Amino acid sequence: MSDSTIRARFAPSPTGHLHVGGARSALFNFLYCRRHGGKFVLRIEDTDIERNIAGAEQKILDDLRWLGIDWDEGPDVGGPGAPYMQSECLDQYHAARDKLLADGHAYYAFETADELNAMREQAQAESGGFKYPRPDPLPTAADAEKARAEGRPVVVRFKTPAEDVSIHDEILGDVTLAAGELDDFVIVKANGWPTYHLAVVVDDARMQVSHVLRAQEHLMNTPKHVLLQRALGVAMPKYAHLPLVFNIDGSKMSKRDKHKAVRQGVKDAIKQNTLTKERVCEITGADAKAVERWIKKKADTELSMEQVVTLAGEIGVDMPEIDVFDFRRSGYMPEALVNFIALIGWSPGGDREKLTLDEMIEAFSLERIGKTAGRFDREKLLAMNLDWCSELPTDRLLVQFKDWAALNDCHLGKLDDDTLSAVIDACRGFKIFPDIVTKAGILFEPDENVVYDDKAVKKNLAKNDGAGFATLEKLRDALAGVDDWSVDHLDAVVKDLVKATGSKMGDVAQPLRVAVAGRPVSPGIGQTLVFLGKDKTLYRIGRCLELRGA
RNA sequence: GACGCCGUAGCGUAGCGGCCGAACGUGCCGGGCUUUCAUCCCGGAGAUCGCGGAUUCGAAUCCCGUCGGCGUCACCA
Repeated sequence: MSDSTIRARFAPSPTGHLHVGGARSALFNFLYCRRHGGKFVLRIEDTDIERNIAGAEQKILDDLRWLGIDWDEGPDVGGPGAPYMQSECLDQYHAARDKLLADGHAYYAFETADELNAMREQAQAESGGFKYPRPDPLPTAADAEKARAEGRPVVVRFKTPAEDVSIHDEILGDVTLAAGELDDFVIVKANGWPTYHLAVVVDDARMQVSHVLRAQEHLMNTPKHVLLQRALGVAMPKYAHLPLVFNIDGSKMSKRDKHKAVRQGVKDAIKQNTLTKERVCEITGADAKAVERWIKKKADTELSMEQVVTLAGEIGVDMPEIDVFDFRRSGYMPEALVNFIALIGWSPGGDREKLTLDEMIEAFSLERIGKTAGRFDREKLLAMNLDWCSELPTDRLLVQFKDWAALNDCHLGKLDDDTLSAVIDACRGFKIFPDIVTKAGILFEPDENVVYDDKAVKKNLAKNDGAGFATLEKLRDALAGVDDWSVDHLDAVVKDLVKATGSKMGDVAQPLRVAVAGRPVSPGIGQTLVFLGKDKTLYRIGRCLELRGA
């Protein structure tokens, strides 16, 4: 059941980390190839030299690998379709351009951006849609030369034929774009670089891409690509446009959501006088004008993503996870994230939901991809992550927890593997990794970091004339004599005291828990004490007992 | 505005002409287990399958219309 002629690709632009939407596109291409024994190709679309971000390519590769997605050909592994970086293919795009020009399928144009905008506005006011008016006669190479000499921008436009374009989409069915809907779009920019359309067609042909699975936002680009393929005389791959992915409120899931969240946080903080605009400038290193514009207007570009991230950290605002890396840093398991992402727009059928990557490969088919736009439900993801975390073996969790701890500078990451494994197991039932820190983190911090929660002290220790404190004293005496500092034995010690005093487990365990953790939450009491060790346990109890007078 | 896509409980999906008086998961509400939190277990509410019409003995499922949502209309990809 393998078809070696199947070749699909994922072609991200190096503008930052991998967006979850992009991750899903990558995943579907990957699944399709693996299912049918095809080749999965990774290509970096870096033709927009202005927007390329240094290091982004590596980030995307890392994000994909973290998810468990690998590829047969790509910029890092090479392959017969090389190069896999569009920036290394300039001569091929130029060859395509020259062929198109020579065959009368393309022509030069010289308008400036301002002129084009003016034409658009006018068209908007008069009739509605703007279509680039094809000049007659078409400019010649000599005209282009002259324009260049005059300092005008020279682009190459495709001479879109006046014919209906029908494509058969593997998901959507037949989609037809009527003749005249498309205008003569730019295929080579003034700086000599190809636009996305030309580059995609040239590269897909060279790499012999047989299937293009991409998000539906590209649907209207496809006729352009098909026309270009015909003009160039290259094969047309099969297309499958994936349903879009939205936020739970129906808005588009974009990096702007991060700006939005932080902007709101900044506004609130300023209103509450806990932050000033000057301080924002300090934190971000941006000038006052930029900050002002960023806050007031929707000019996200005034601040870079790095600046926004620092700002969020500084003022304590949570940003929504948008990129795969955001989820990694937030403490999700890759197994859960890929599983969740796969189910947006695809289903294995029946009531099956939880699948490993291998099971997804086994079950994957284009027919089972839906047409309905999906929503990214974070609560469902959370539940799914919990599910995966409760079933995955500890050693697997350990690897990812250490990764997460390193990214977050978490002190638990410094524990030895055995201890950390025990901590993870003691906290089973957690949704995401930070929950582990919430529950057990304090046990591995310096004793001085223990802050006693007023409510907990009142409820578990001070109430009833300090009944809890009294119990605590007995506990201290009992524990001081314990030699076998093990979970079982310590649990027994606590239970014995419960029996001896005729009280309930909560009357004994809770005061102890609050004494050593400062809060009424920790792993099982025996386990909690083992993590702490005898000395620290007794020390913390003593320290807590000092609260009695206060 | 033009063109295109979509429309099943809050959300994600299953079902794709009779098994549907619509299923599963999540979320919500209630109960139980438990030394805490979380987990776990049990129960419940929640959908006239966007709306209208047509075809049919029979429609969530096929057809037409309508409304709504979204996407694309860049020298970004």
